[in-house]
Amino acid sequence: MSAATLSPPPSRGLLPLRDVTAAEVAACCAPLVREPIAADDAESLARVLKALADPARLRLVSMVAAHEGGEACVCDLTEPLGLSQPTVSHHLKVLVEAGFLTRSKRGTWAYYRIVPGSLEGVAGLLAGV
Amino acid sequence: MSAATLSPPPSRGLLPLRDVTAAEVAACCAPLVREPIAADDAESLARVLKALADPARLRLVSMVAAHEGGEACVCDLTEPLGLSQPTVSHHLKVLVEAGFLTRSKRGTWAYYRIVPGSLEGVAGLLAGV
DNA sequence: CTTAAACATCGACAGACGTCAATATTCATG
DNA sequence: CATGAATATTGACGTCTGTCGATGTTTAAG
Repeated sequence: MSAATLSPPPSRGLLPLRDVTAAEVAACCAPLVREPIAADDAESLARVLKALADPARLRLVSMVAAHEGGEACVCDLTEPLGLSQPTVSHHLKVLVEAGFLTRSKRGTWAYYRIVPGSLEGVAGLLAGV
Repeated sequence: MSAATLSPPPSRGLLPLRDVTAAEVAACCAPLVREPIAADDAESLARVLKALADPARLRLVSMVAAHEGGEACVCDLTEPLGLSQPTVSHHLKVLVEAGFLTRSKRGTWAYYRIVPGSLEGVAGLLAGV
């Protein structure tokens, strides 16, 4: 593909072609209760919150964070969660794309870790810093 | 139905027949990242987060909180939100049932207010107190 | 009692979401 | 290269969700 015709300078890191991550959304706007949040910011924050607003994904975040070494592979999570392997992989992907987890592959295993500060960032937005 | 065979003492105010509110869920469990969250707690927290994880509802919470006097009626919210009156009423109901807003009717108007501490409570759960 | 205003509820519909089985991909090992 | 293991992707299915128009409910004012 041509590098010249594609890739216009993405506006500024906010609202690029990719979805906004948990870290980015945390440094975007005034606290929720001070002034009405902008429609665009509401959309971004909602997308990030949606990634967390699922029982399976909350448990995954918690299990990864609480796992020894601060990381866990899919094989560690499937059985205690009680969901199929494809479903667990799907949820992990959602959490990675939202910016809450990172994925690093070593051998055949994929290890997931919490992105430091991602939960705190979203929490700070809700609580009004 | 027999009262003896059915209705064992409901565990303790958590997971009653009604859904758990934002205030209740904040005093339920250890921080998300210390130990794996229980399945029931994950379900409750997800329900509360789901109520916030929508652009229109985030804007409603923000608009109500930022409105003069800390309260707003449906008529204040419909036009700036750009959604129909039934849709706004629906979203407000979701937020009330989740424990983020209260509703008080005066005359023909219904005034909505933020439940103090509700946002902070959920935020505290995410950030690990 | 009628009317009008503010809000809630209902019914319907399109789109998003969570889940799984089946299959594809990637990688270490023999 | 062939095999097996760990994970990702695909396709399908039922359910949930956001939205609206139409209608119901409640209250204040003539």
